[in-house]
Amino acid sequence: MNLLHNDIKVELGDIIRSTIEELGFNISMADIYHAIGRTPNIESGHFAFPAFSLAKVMRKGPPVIAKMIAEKIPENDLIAEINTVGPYMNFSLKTEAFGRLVCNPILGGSYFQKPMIQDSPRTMIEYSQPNTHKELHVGHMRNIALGDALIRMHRYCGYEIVSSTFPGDVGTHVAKCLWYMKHVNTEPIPTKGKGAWLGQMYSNGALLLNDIKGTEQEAEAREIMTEILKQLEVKEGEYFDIWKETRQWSVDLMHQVYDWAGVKFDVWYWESDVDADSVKFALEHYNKGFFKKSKGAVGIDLEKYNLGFAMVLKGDGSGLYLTKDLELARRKFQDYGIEKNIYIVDKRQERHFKQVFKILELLGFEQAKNCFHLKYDFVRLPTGPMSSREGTIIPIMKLIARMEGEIYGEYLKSQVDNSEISESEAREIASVVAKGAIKYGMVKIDTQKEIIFNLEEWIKISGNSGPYQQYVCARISRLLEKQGYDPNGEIDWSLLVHPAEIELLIKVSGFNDAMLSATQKYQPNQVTNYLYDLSKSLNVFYNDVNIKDTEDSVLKNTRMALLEVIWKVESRGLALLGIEIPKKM
RNA sequence: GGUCCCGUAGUUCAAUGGAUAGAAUAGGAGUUUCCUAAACUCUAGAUGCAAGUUCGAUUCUUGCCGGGACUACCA
Repeated sequence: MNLLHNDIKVELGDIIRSTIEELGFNISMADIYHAIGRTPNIESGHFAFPAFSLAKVMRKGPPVIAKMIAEKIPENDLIAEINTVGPYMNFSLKTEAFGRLVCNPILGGSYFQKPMIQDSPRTMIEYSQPNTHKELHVGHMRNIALGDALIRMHRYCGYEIVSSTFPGDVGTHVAKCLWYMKHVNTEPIPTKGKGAWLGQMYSNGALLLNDIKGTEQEAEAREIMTEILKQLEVKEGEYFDIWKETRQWSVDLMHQVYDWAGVKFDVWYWESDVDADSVKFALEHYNKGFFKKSKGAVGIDLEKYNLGFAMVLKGDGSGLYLTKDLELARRKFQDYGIEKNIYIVDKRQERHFKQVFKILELLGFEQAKNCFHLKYDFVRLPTGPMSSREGTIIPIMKLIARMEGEIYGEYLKSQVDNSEISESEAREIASVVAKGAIKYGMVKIDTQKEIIFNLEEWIKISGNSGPYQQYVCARISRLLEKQGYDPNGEIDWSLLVHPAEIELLIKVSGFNDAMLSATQKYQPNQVTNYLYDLSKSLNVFYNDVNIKDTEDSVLKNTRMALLEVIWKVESRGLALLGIEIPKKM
């Protein structure tokens, strides 16, 4: 349940509510709170309250009601002016109220601790399900950036979250890779970048298998692959030993990417670990009559839910992805006490998860109704879909290297040449900025829309981008440093009257609203939109208001305090997307 | 065929059912003796089509058109 956390709306709403009460009507505080919105522009006022919803209760036209209420509102500490336009009551607030209700709490830190929800279930968010023996590419990065951001956002809002990952370390892709590596490949194993090399082995193998379709060579390959899978199942033999060794190369690459991205999982589930138990689980329910035999396989007919036939055991008795996900869910619920379960997986798996959730429900798991598949669209290249099978991927580490190199060359090299910063400092900045550009780019687009990944465009980084926000913050830091901002100096918020300043105050007051809404709708792009909007306003302020030449020392200090407020909000917002801020750039 | 997702400026993206549909890029014109020009200002340009619900629809419903995903032994 959501709490009324925005103090401006609470105070304003209370004034409106008690005025309506004096007119003889009763409207709930929550209704009023949620109806308060922004005005179309700053000339009209700061916040707006439309009278539409009151029309039915008060039996008058919205414009009449708006006028009636506006005229009856008494003098108070919050409102400076009411400007009624048709059905809208537009309120302009006293600047010191922004200071009291928003700026001071932000500077003191209490604003970021505000409880926004209550009674939330213990929730697991599962994300990043990469396969070993394949290379991580920019498509995986969308998942990682989304998952990491959503977890940070949920925790900020007060949700209890357990994060988990579910890498695929068994399956035919492993067999293809190992077959190619041992029986076709002649290259020596490299000493560095083994994970990426292994991914190449997989690609080569998949491509070759496609080329030799129907030939004797394919039959031979299939035989070997069957043997590989058999050894993996019984966990012994030459191929099993190779699997153990090569699997680690991929795991090392995963860790390299996760470390770079700064993501941590509370729980690691492995497909190889749930595999055997998932088959046991399926057999158990087959014996109970829950699953039935059909065309040699075992599963359940979900046709009446329009979900087809859900297979849990193949003709040869082995399990499938679906089987593993059932066992995995059981573990989450029963071993971990998870009440709500969010899966961040691309949209291809929509039907798969509908089947999983339906089966869990039919098995009697209460938590099934709290399972949610957050589906997202793919990352596509301008030339078409990305596929490691077809070798048309852009590996994450390659993107990172290109991005860092570009940022260094374009913006930082000259500073190094002029000895303004050291080479190592510049490399560090390039790394932080590249990370910001990549993560921001991945979450700024609506999850339901595909991302067209154009490497050249991404490297350019201008406009609505991570580096834009980082730049704004870095510039604030340097300004405060150069102008000697004193956090303990005198502040008088009422001195802020410039439209650019008011605009910032209004926007900054909506941070928690934006964060809560973005979290509950699983839309991190709402956060990027909010931050971008705030940054644009800040750049307007920066260009219109010169702090260095501000003569009044209290005003100068107050303006710097406002910048400090913006910096805190921007940096918090970026941090919740997993993005850091360089001190300089 | 069935189910689901997406159609907004040339392009890439925004818009709790609400006031004049916002940006960025590309195009045109400007801003630096001044705290970081990775910036700012001005200019031009868009809701696939057709009904319906509503005081009010880019948003909700239905149909059509266009694109994508899924639809039993891969994950």
